[in-house]
Amino acid sequence: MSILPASSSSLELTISVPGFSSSPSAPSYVRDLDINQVPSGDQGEEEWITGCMEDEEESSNGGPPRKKLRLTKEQSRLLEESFRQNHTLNPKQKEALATHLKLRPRQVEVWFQNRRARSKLKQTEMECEYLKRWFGSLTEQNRRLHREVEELRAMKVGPPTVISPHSCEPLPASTLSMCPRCERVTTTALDKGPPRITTANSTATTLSSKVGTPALKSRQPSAAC
DNA sequence: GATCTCGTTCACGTTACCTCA
DNA sequence: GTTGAGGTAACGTGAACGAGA
Repeated sequence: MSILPASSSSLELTISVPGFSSSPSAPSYVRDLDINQVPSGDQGEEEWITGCMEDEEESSNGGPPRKKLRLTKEQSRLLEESFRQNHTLNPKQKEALATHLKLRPRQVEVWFQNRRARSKLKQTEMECEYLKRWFGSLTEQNRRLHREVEELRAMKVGPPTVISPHSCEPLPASTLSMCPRCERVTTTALDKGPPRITTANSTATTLSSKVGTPALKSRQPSAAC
């Protein structure tokens, strides 16, 4: 089960930055930007923790504790937008995005790494939830079938022979299933196992619509009715 | 062509900081 | 004011990969 696009890194992400054109040789001044500087804009100043680059540089070798940056809403929005287009960034894209957001490329890289991790975590949680529901559905189905077996045994009828409404031929019992809604034996094939959750190359937003309740319902045996 | 080294990027797990109830 | 939980930026580490010697 693949979560991320197989060759997402090969895709090109175009971010239009007014007055900036990403060249193969990234500008060196990008690395000199203060990660805690207040971004130029009319919002988000309170979301930045005051600090300086020296603190962060020293924190990597046992210096003062690292300061934590809080991304502005606009930065988060643009990062999310980029993430929707591509889950990974090539160096050029990273540089351009970092310049546009007034962040360091390393910060953009870390954000994408964490975002991928969150996406995967959410995906795993949804899969877990779905499998739980699937297990419950199978348990209920199994219970009904056992009940039917008991009822048939109580009726002391012979081996279950059902005439197909289509061919008027006797059907083997192995092809029979029970509709959980109307509790009637149908000729629809039983569930052959947990359905695959096809969520590759999709964000957490789109996942919910794919694995959510409607998709689950569509896989219920009741569709045989 | 095979091997080694180096740099880069990634996933994964963890830590540290911040916010909020 | 204190505290614990949750969110998340940042870090450490090992694996994979490609480029160059």
